Amino acid sequence: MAKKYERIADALRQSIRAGQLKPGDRLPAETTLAEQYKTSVPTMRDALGELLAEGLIDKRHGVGNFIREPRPRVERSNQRHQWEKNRARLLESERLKTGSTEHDTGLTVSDLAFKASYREVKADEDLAAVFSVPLGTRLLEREYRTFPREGDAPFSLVCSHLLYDAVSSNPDLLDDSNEPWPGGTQNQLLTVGIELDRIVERITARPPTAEEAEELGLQKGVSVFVLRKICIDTDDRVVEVSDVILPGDVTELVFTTPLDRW
Amino acid sequence: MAKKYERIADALRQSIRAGQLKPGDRLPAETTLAEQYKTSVPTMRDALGELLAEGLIDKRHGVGNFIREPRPRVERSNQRHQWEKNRARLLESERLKTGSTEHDTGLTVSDLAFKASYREVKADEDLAAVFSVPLGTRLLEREYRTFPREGDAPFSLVCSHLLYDAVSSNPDLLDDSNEPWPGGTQNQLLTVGIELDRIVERITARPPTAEEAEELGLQKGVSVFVLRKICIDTDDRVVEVSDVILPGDVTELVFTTPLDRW
DNA sequence: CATGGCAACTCCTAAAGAGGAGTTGAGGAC
DNA sequence: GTCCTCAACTCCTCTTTAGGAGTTGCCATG
Repeated sequence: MAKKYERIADALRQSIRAGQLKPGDRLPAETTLAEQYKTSVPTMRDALGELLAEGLIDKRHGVGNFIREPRPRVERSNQRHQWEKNRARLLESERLKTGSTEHDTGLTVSDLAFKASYREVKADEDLAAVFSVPLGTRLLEREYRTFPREGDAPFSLVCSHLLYDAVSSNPDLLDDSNEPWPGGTQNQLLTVGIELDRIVERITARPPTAEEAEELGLQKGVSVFVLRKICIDTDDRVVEVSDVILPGDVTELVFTTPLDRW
Repeated sequence: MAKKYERIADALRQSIRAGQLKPGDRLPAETTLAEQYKTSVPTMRDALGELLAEGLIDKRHGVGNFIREPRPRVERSNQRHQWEKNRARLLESERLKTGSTEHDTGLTVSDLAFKASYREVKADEDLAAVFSVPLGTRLLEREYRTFPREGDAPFSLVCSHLLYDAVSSNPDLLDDSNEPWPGGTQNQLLTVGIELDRIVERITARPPTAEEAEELGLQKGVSVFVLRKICIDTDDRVVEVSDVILPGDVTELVFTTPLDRW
């Protein structure tokens, strides 16, 4: 026999799909729902927990449970990388004409807001291995978030590392007051003589840490994408390693692989 | 104050990392653990639930809780697509020499086992839109799983759709007794005059359905990757749409984007 | 010796309830 | 009119308890 909380979750799902419960509606209180479904409150909460993990409802402490607006997924495409590279090759004046507010994380949204902080750190075992440099090598660490709108929860947490000595020749790059980098990361790397050849992205999924869940405003049971973006230049050196955390419930990653070249 | 079950989960995590609990070890019974950590059984179970979702422990009903072997992640790379295409262009005799047992899902494991079933279906709204064909168009549906070893739980559930009329000229392709397709999907598509130009993959994450969790042998709280692979031929037509379910706890997706071409 | 059954152990689902913490809105004080 | 307090309502964490279900191994029976 199916478990009781699963049957209740199914019933609720069906009510949502059938349109009896509309986005924005508040559900009855959990105690009331428990009575309606002839069950206990903890079991009712188990059922709601399923819908929560699926992103069908929002739970708001002290307020109630709400049918969630079917939030459109945010696309993150690797086509952006190519686009970014072409843009980086244009003159500054030409770039201004295109007037895009997008940047190099590949998210297709406008009006991105940033909060950045820069640090000089030493390569730990993990990073030293990826960069193929000795343990303790100086790195520039840039930490930032992207927001759909000012005041909203961020939809990405980014921690990027660059070889310190490779970028320090342009002092602008060491200053976190002018984030995002004008013209994008690729353009700024060009100013220190680095041209990218390819980008390798490794993607895994896991539950968020408590801090990540807090910062991204994630509901319980929702997992995150962990994306490690490795930028390799035309000399086959790793020049940037970015670790990106993306909320799993609203993110769609899109990769296009061309087959007739390389 | 941090929640009690989170503090207990942290303590256990630390014991695992410090090596006091080794892979394969059985934890004390939940009732015993609850006493040790001076808490109730449900709270103890909440703590274990965190470790479960993170893939640090295995719960086995009626047996106990075990520290999990750090299972290596299975890589799925888009480089495979290119490799597959080159291979498809070789003569049959040449291909036999390479002797690889890999196939076109891009998984880097040997000795893949299949269970396949073929069906003729009609395009629903979703598929009709992706293929850009009228609703109800005939499609060949191929459903299969890939296994690391015979007897193990599968690590992918695949449901592939092809335009029926495009492949029916080669009757071998309509027969599910010779899965996997010799030489890979791309090679078989060549036999009906289809050459691929590019592959678009759209990736999302969500909790598994009850059936998916069952089939993939997933522990509670682990999410799955949902990968839709869209193959587009040199005439810009969508010729194959595959929906792939991958376990989130052991899968790593790798995408390489070259920047100097296209 | 081989086999079947049973007991002991495990985790799993479910219930009822107490106290805490966040939110909201009504109503009183100023 | 404005502000503050407080009560009522919400969900959250944790406890205690009960019975069900899966697994294993001992042991009696044949």
